[in-house]
Amino acid sequence: MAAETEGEGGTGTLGKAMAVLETVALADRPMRFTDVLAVSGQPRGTLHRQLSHLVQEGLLELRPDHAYVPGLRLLKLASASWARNEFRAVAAPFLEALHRQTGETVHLGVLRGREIIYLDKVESRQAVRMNSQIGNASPAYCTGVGKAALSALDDGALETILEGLEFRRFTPQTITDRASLLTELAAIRGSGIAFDREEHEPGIRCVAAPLVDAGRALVAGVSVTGPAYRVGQQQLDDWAPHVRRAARAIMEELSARLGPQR
Amino acid sequence: MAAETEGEGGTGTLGKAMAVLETVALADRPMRFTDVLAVSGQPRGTLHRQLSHLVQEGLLELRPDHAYVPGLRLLKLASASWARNEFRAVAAPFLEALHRQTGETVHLGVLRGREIIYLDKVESRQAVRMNSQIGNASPAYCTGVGKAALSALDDGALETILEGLEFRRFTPQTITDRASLLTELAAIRGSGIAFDREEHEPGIRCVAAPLVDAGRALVAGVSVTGPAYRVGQQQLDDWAPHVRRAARAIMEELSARLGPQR
DNA sequence: AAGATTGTTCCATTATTTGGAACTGAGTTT
DNA sequence: AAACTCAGTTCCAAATAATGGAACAATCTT
Repeated sequence: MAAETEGEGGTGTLGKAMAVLETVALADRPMRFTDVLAVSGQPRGTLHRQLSHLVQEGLLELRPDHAYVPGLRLLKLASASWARNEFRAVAAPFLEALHRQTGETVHLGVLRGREIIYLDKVESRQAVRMNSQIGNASPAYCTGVGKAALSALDDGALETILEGLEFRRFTPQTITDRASLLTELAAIRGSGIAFDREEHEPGIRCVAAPLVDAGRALVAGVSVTGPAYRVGQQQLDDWAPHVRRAARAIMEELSARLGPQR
Repeated sequence: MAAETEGEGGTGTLGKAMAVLETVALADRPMRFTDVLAVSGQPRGTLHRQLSHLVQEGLLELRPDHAYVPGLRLLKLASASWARNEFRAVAAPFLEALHRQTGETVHLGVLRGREIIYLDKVESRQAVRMNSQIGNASPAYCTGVGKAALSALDDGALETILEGLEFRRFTPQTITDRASLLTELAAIRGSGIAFDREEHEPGIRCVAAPLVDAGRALVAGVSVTGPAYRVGQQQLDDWAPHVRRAARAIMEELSARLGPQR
């Protein structure tokens, strides 16, 4: 069996199973056996057993038409993850305050690798269905929260992320090269504020501030987002102090809560 | 290595990893290594590696104080699971209609083994934070949606669930023996409506109707829930037709959508 | 500072996974 | 209807990864 010459920390069987799970769960349509086979590159027998195991465990579901879809056990596990996340719980009231101050949608996102994972969202009209954003992952380099978070990393950690990062253009404004991103991050480091000027989704702008704990174990961001037709640069600038203040307040509360416990 | 004499379908390594993940993720407080060791019953070395792998995969997180907490990757996976669930998507508008008709909280839950997993929820005031219920799992035998779903099973499937089912008393009204549950299910089968009269949470009542597809591959329920001080038996009876109608409408829409596709 | 407890590493033994090939069954074409 | 394809499933010797006991290191406690 071909050995991975390029070796990082291997999680053996579990890692392979998770890779399969992720390709199926994050695809945007149901995949059939052959679809998975094509992308996974594994031998048929092996893949078949892996998928069977995932189905038996309830992580995937095999519909009668042989299509694999994400299973319900994922929901069950994630619900616990969300409910018990201390960071989210601490931040929640501040997010709501920020929402009341600005009247627009507020996001809380955490950096995981090269992605921002949205932990919470507060919005006025819940025209978009509840939950739509929570748990979603977006690339860090083209979102407000993401750039704010990146700006808080030390050089080593940032380098690790930049290395081999592939830029994808989502809109005409998306940053698509390393140099521009570094310049932008330097600016953000100076001001403590990151903007997303329709870089990820056309018509969507936002102001964000970074959230970092002392040991940089937690790197995250808060943002206020609004539609471009209603939110100009002036408006973003006006919101900036509020966002920065919310970020600072969350981190103070967090260290106050975590400090005394030990 | 001791072989499991009592053998069901084994998912090998993955199954063991998931068992560990679940004990940690579903615990109601962070567990340290020794806590997990005590419940898992596995040798130290083994458990340590399993936990390390789970952490490396982002399914668990190891905080600086050596406490394991559910990881963010779970959220990411679950968000996909939720967003892509076709059943949920089809049901959503009907749930909202039911909410408008009754003014109270509406739930959609799917049976998975002996548990109901809540797929969606529509409520007026979102005093309780968004998402609080989605993905949550409750025992089927003491919830409205759960009993409705159980009533739709055939004898074989029901027997499998009842076998070795442990009844836990949540309130004075909780059903705590097999015979009473069977009587109750027979009644539900007759009327097509299940009630939860404060059997799971004190002060909470609900009316539910079963949702089953032709092959019983999908067994679920819809419900309207309200606080006991405001919702009497009369009110539940009045809601029943609406709930039943919503259930029927969802299944019709679902078969209409799934039918033509193949 | 000694002792107890908790967390981490090591490595020969043992179980599980691997992957090629052979098999089944459904759907299509001649 | 028979021959052909293609998707999905099963099998088993060889290769790999998991196991678990024990030694080790780092913490707390007394």
